Amino acid sequence: MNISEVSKKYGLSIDTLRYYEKEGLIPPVRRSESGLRDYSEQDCGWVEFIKCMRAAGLSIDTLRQYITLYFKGNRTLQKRKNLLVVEREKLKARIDEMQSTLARLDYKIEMYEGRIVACEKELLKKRKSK
Amino acid sequence: MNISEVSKKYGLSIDTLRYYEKEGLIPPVRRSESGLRDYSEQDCGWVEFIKCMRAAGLSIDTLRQYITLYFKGNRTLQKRKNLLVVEREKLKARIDEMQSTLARLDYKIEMYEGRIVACEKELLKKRKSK
DNA sequence: GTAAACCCTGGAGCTGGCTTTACGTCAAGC
DNA sequence: GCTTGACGTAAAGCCAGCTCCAGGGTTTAC
Repeated sequence: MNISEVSKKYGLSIDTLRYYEKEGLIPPVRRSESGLRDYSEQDCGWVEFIKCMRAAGLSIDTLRQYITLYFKGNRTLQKRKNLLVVEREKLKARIDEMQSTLARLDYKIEMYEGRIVACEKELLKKRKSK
Repeated sequence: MNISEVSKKYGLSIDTLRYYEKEGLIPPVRRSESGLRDYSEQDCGWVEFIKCMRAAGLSIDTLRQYITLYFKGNRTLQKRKNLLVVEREKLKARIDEMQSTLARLDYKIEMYEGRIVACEKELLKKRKSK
């Protein structure tokens, strides 16, 4: 799979894919004899994982740490798990905060509905009284 | 209320408060004769609102639009509501995505637990067989 | 065999959102 | 009356995370 196919498949720009690889978020991708990237299934898996984690707000740096540990093998299992646990907690906190903001927006929108109706009634009254 | 009190109260830096005001996210705050900001209750309300919305991911620009509409009065009620509805949908989508990433992290963490246990057993076995 | 369409790299540039800097004013305590 | 420290402004700087560009090598289609 070449880079533009992967780009389309995951909705990440070609530049971003190269950037992620350069930054070590994705292991170095195999190249064809002429030097073109050829993404394996596994590479795609990493791309998808990174995309998902980035969208959830994990930093480039954190993800780089994770993959670095990953490639050190089994003896980093505990560290990797700890990293994930920490990020999971952060994510949970972000979600909770956003949930309550969502509720707040819902409430505000409801209020607006009420006010808009009231405003329209007011207009109607004025028109009738003419 | 002066700027440093508001800063402490809401956990936004003094610089950020000035920045928000300059960018029009917060209405211009009343000044003392000598030009120092003196935040009213209402100002504080805006600060709190903006802080909350920023944390939920609404852009500076969107919030500026909202407050601009707000100060045009009642005839922008519908527009303001629409803006909030759009942002609400975006927020909901972000939350949903993050929820599923959270679930994914939970799953991964569980897997790690299993693997760590397996790894420890392996070590134990090796030690016994010596 | 040549133009069009990809791909490569390294490095510069951009964007959003603050943060720092440089420099000046003012109020309070000593 | 002088220092100290909080406040003011404008403008430059900074950081994360891309995004674009120049310059050059392939591959593909005609």
